[in-house]
Amino acid sequence: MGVSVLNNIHDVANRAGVSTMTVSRVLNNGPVKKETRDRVLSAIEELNYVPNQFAKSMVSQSGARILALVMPDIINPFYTNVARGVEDVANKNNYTLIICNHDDDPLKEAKYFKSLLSLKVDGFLIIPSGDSTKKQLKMIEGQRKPHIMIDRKPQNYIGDYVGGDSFNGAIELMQHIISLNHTSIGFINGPPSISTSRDRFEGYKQALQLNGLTYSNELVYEGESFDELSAERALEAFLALENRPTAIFASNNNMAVGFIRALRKRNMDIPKDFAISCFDKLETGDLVKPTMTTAVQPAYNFGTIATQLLLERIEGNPVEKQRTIILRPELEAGESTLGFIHRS
Amino acid sequence: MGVSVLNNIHDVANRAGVSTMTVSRVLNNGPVKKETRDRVLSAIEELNYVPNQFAKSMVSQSGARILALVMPDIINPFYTNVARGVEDVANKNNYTLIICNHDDDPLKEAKYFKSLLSLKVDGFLIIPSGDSTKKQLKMIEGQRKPHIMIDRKPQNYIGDYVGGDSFNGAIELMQHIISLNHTSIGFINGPPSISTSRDRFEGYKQALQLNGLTYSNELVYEGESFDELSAERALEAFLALENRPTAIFASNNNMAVGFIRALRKRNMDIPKDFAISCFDKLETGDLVKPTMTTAVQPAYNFGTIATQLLLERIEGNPVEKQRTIILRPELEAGESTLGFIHRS
DNA sequence: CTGAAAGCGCTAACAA
DNA sequence: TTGTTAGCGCTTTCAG
Repeated sequence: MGVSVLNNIHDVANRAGVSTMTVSRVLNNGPVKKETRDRVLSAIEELNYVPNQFAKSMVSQSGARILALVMPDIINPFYTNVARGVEDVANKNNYTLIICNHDDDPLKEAKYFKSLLSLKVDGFLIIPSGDSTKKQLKMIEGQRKPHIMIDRKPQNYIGDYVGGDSFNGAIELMQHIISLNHTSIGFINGPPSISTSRDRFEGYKQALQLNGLTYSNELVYEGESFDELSAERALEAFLALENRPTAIFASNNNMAVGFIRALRKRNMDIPKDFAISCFDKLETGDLVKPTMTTAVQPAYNFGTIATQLLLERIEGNPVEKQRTIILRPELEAGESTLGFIHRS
Repeated sequence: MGVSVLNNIHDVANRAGVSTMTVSRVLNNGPVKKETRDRVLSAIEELNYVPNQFAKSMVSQSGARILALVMPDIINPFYTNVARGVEDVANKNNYTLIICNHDDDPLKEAKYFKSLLSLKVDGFLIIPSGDSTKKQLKMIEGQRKPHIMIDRKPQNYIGDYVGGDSFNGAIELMQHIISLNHTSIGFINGPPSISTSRDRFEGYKQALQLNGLTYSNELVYEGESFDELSAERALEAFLALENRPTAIFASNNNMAVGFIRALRKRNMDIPKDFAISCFDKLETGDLVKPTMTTAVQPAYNFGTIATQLLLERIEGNPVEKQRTIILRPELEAGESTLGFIHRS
């Protein structure tokens, strides 16, 4: 049964009594006499031979069909869905996927870029840690490696991008809240170095203006990252105000969850004490009580579309210089903003 | 600035006026005169040179420091947490992680095994699709590739394994339900080709016996997979019974979610119509109403521990023939099983 | 249809 | 401290 350990094309050639070239041809469906091919196939079988993809790609100067997805954190269901979209399209096209979590840490991100470049991946899908990623991208661009940004877009980035319409999504969410007669709306945001933070903030301000509401600095809390802790701090800040906001717009799902958990600790109620809404679905959000008013982004499609665009570049099809795909979020009204407040 | 595209060790050597070996030594912290080293370093910088990891690992017969995680579906938060545990330990040890979703499809799994073998990954972490994975493992074993099973364990599998105590976890969950005076308990299970299904089923039966309750076939629904659809079918089956169960033990989180969603469609209530409990946390489960009674497994630790064990094998430390780590789940009682039923 | 020689980018082993 | 040679596993190119 010859289950030996490391077999190479030579071993197969020897066993089949042919040259390595003939084996190579069998492997790549080249022209080989049926009889010879069968002999080679048997040898492959008997030796448990698996060709070395890298030796192949090295000599043929082709990629090893590996894609890299560098993103904040696979735990967040929003990113998980992006990842699944990427994987599905990658797999369908016979690419393998490497997933890296940078946790919004630019250093970790940079380290990954470097080792992925060393691994000669065929292309990069990136949810960047922030604007500083632009500098790190030079590494990738210097190697002429196809790449695409997802969800977030570093300032002045030029290149392919797939993301959501944070500006208009924020406005819609705000319009919904305002239509319920809230006039004092707190905004819990991520760091301004991330494009989605900036865009949602602009949407927030724009919505206030459109509705003749005055903007107040103390109603905006800027977290150090898109996390639960920031949301808890935001709550503390809001509770310390003379005039608390009656409704909250949280910049993402994590922050909304953090806010709710912080409220619970204080035995406070949604939407009585605070109405709340956010970007991006909670996992099994329909089972959460109260259900959350959300700007739902098509995360899975972010992944599939981005991967398709990336593959077009990798496969060298002539495509425009840069492509930007913006998908609109969908407003899902939930119980977390239910009920009216009557203007006094 | 010489941002040319593909630079190799030769280009660097030429630019620095040294041989490729000197460059190689600089790259690997070998003995090089400081002055020479600096020249090489400059050349590397100027040429934007990134060494080719595969060429290196090919010639030095060492791995490229890549781990493969083959698992059912990254969308399920249980597996997501496993994946995150794996990634963290991999990263800490300078390994890169390839993630593949097999969706409980043995064919997809086999295809992945093959291409990962071709990619010469250093080791495999596997949440197998079922018992049939044992056959496919031969491929991996034939290449003497280190590997470890997580969560599930194919029948008669011999080798490293990290998982939960499904049998005792099921008993604990059942004891909890029975202590609330439920005597008719429905069990929604996954396919028997998966070890966790079998173990939980055994626990279910054992708990009945321990409490003098009779086992009834019609109270057990065996899904084709651990999914929501199966749970909905289970509900239909239970509703058709003359004597419905009053409590449900769902074999995993997906199924519990599916069951709840199916109940909601029918305007039925938890725990009034059915008390329910399951294995594995729901994401943001604390926000779900009613909160779910759960046998919580330390998914993240499954990942970290398995990866540590795998790395020991890869790095060739002498370890025992096989190691099995069983982590006990923790019972978290929730509102989904709240309230007593008085025996009539 | 099949094979021999050369070389992808890199490092082991040796030599100087 | 540095360089030379050979070769990892494979495919390209060219020859038969």
